[in-house]
Amino acid sequence: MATLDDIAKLAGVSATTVSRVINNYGSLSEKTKTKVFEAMRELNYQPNSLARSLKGKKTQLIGVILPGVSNPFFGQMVQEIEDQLFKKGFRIILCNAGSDAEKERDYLRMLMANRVDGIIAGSHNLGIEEYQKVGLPIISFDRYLSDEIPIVSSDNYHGGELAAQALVRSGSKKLQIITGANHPNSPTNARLTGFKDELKKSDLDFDVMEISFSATPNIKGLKIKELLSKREVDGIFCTDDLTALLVIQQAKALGMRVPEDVRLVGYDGTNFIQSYHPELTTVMQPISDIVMVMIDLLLKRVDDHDCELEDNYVLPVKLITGETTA
Amino acid sequence: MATLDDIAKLAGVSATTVSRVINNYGSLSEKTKTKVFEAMRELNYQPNSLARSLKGKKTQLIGVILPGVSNPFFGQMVQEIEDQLFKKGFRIILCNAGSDAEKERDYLRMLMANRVDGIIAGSHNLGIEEYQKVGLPIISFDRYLSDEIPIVSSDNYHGGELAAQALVRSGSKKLQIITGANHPNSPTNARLTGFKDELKKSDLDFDVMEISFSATPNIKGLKIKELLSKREVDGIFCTDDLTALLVIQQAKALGMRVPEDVRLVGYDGTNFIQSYHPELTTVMQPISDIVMVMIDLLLKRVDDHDCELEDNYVLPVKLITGETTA
DNA sequence: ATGAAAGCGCTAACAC
DNA sequence: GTGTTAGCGCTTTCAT
Repeated sequence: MATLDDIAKLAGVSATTVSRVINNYGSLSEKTKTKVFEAMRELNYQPNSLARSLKGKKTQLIGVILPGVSNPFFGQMVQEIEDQLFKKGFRIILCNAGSDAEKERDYLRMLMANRVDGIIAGSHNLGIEEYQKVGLPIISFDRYLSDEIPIVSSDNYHGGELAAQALVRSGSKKLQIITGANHPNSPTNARLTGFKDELKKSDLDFDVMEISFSATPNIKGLKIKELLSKREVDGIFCTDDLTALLVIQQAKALGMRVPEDVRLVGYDGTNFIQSYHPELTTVMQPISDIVMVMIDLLLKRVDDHDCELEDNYVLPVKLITGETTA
Repeated sequence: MATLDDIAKLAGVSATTVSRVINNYGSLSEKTKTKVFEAMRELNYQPNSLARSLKGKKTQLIGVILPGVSNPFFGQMVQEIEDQLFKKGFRIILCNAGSDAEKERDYLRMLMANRVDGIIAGSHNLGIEEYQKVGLPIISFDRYLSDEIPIVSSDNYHGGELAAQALVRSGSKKLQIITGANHPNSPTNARLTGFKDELKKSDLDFDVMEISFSATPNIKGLKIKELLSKREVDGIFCTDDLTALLVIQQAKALGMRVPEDVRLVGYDGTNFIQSYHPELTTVMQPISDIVMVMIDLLLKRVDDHDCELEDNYVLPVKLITGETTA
C-alpha cells in the first residue's frame, strides 16, 4: 500500500508538500497540486488514518454499544446512528453487548485501545463500573451508567400513561403489564410508574408480569400462554412491541379475539412495526430524534471534553392507535 | 491517556521492558512483571492500538458492508458476524450502504484508510469497480463483485425449486413470483430460475412481478394489492419474507384467506420470522453457516493474501413449512 | 534480564 | 511556495 513518501517521490516533491495538498493547507502552486493529485491517483493512494490519528488527530470513529442489532428496535437505532454519523464524517464500531457484561467490558477496553472519539452506549447490562473511568466522551441511551454520563431517552413515564389511557378508553377492566425484569435506576421503569399512576385515576385493578429481556421468544410465549389461559385479563400493556406480537400469537392460538376479548398496547413503534403490524396500538419512541440528540451531545463532548451537559434529555412519545385497542 | 512511557517511568524500567511485558515476549523477571502490571493498573493503561498497527501489525478490524441493519435478515447476519468475529479478537466497522453506490464507494475508501484487515461485502449496489483495486481481502455475500472475490451464498436455485414444490403440492394452479429488481450477475436470480425450472415439470402457468428492493413497504403493499384484487393467482412465491408478510396483510384487507384462497411461500427464514411468524412457509438460509464460511475464508486471506479460494461457496437451504401452504 | 535507538506514516512548527 | 526536522506511541533489532 502506497505511502505519503511514495507519492512525494513520484511527484518529485517533499512529503510535507503532499501532506499540504491532502489537507488543503498553506499555499500551493497549481502545478504541484496537479502533479501530486496525479501521483495519488496513479498509486490509488489512501492516507493512512492510523498514522494521522497517532499524530493527535481524531480517529473519526465512534463506538456503539447496544444489546444487539437483530432486534428491530436496535436495528433501526443503529441504522439511524450510522446514517447521521456518516454524514458528519464518522464511522462506527459496532459492539453487540448482548446480555454479557464481560463482553461489554472487553469492548470498552478495545474502544479505548482504538482511541475512538466517543461512545454511544445503551446496553442492558448492569454493574459495569468501568464506565466511570473510560475517560472518553459517552452518551447513554435510556440507562444510568454513571453520574457524568448524560442519558437520552423517550418520555417513558408519559408513554406509560398513554398506554394506560388507551386501555382504559377501550373499556378494559382487568389490566396486565408485561415488562422486562425490573432494573434499578433504569428509566424504563418509568413506563411502569406512568402506567400505574394513570390507573390510580380510574381505580382499576392490574397485575405485573416480569419476563427477562433476554428470554427467548419461546419462553416468553409460554409465559404469556399461561397468563392468557386463565382468561382473567382483558387489557394488556407490553413494554415492547415484540412481546405484544407474541401476545397476539398466543391469543389467536387460544381462540381469543383481539381486541374483542383482550385489548393490547405495545411500546417502541419502530418503522418495522408500523409497516408490518399497523394493527398494533403502540407508543412510538422518536428514534430519529433520540439519535440526533445523542449525536449532538456526543460531538459536543468530543470537541470539548469538559463541556457541561444536563443529566437527562427526555423526548416526547406518541400513541399510535391500531385495531388492538379499537 | 497514559502511554507506554508513563508506565515505564512509574515502574522504573524502560519502554522496551514494558512492551515485553504487554506482549509476553522474551525473558522477564517476575519482579519486573509485577511492577509493570501494577503501574498499568494504576494508570488504567490501554496500549494504543493505532501505534501498534502503524508498526505493521494487523488492526483487528473488519469492515462489514451491507444494505442496512434495520432489515431483520441483515440484522441477524451482522449480529452473527459480530459474534463470531468477536470470539476471534476482531471488531467490526459497520457500513450500511443502503442503495447508495456513492456512499459505498466512500466507505470503501475509508476502510482502506483505516487499514482494516479485511472486508465482508453484501450490498445491493452495482457497478462499483472500486472493488477491483481495494487490495484488501474481501469476501462477498450473494453478489458478484469481481473475479477475484469469492461469493458465499445459500443454494438459491434449490431454494426456488423448494418454493415451487411447496406451492404445487398445496394445489396452487396460477402461480406468481414477487421478486426484487432483476440484477445481472446476482446469485439471487437463481431463486427465480430454480422456481421456473421446477414448474416446467408440472406445466403450470406463472407470472413474474418485480418490485425494487429499495421500494418502501407502502409502495410494495400497493402493488401487491393491485395484483391480488384481480383474484387471478392462487399461489405466490416472494423472494423475501417481508414481502410475504405484506401479501398476508393485503390479502386479509381484501378478505382473501391464506391458505384457502391463496398459498404463500417466502424466503430467508430468519430467527425473527420463525419466532414471530411461524405461520409462514419459507425457505431458510443458513445464516450462521454462511457467516462461518465467510469468516473462515476471509481470515485465510488475511493470513495469506494470495491463498487460492474457490469462486463460489454454496450452502444448503431448508424448507420450513407453515400454515400458508397448508 | 534489560536498555538504546531506529522507524512505522503522518503532521506541524520552523526555516528559507 | 516548498523543504527540514521532530515527534505521535509503539515494536524490534542489536547491544550489554
